[in-house]
Amino acid sequence: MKNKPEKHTVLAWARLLKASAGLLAEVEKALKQAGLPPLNWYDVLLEVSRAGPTGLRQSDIAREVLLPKHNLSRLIDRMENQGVVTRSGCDSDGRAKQVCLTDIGETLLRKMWQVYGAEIQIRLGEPLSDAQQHALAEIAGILLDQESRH
Amino acid sequence: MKNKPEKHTVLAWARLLKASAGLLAEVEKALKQAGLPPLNWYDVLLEVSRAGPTGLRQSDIAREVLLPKHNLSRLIDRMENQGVVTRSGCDSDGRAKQVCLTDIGETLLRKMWQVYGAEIQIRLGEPLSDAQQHALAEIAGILLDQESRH
DNA sequence: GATAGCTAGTTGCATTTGCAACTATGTGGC
DNA sequence: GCCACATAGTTGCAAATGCAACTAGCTATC
Repeated sequence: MKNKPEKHTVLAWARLLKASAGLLAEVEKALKQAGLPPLNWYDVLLEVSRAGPTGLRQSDIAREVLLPKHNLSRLIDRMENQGVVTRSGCDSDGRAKQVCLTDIGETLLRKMWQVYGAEIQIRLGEPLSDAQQHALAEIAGILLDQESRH
Repeated sequence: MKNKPEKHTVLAWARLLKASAGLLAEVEKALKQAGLPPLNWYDVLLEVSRAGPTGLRQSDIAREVLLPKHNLSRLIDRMENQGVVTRSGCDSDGRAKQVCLTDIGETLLRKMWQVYGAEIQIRLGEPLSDAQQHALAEIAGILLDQESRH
């Protein structure tokens, strides 16, 4: 168990972070140009949409989208203000809030996907072969497992 | 040329972004716990260090670290306040500022690397095989090329 | 069934980021 | 030389983020 990384490890790291930061920036730009809200709105909308009509609790969303709870709380504030989600008390747990998707939210989700999906295709689908995409998914999956292993 | 991504493309994308966001968060946490400044300080310090005693211009740094210029301007403000870099007018171009590393900055660079490098090893070096690290570097390299192709 | 501790969410305040307008210097066409 | 235009960097203001303290509801132990 070494505590200093090899050169090729550092190279992979540097490229990974820089590439994903760049991708992120480009997608944010595309969304903004289309007059749409930032990417973390999409992440939240998607989670809430997947949860179906019962919705899900803020803490669940926070865990999924890797946002600290206080931060998510205010993000949901903004989203609720725009009418894309509703926030209501949870029966089984008095502390929790259920977040549900509205029709407006569903529409927004689809609109964002039109832009977002196209970007994914351009930025990842086009430049990488299928084999490379699978390899990337596998490697990133390992890293995610590692992270969730705390 | 499709404009909708395949399922495996979306999977790779989602995992890539989530994994790198997680890695980033963990490294930031480790730096903070060690009482060190955030990661973008390291990126800047490294760039400036690589440039040698002549230093380099803010716009060059901005391009390298993917930070908008106004943002970098204020980051350099903070770093200059802490005495880790100096900012001086550039002879050949009256608009530009040369940014140079101080001794304090060099020390900080090394201290940050102690923590940062160890994190890279733990988060990327340990969980991935050498082959996977090479594959990751190659794939991320393609994405970077694509981005720089504007 | 009281109390200590944990979890869900919110809020105030400081820091950082994003955006647009601005200054000042450099560049190219005429 | 003078003009329009591009580039380097800064600044004011609004929005978002991070941090710590807080409220309120759950859980477990005695």
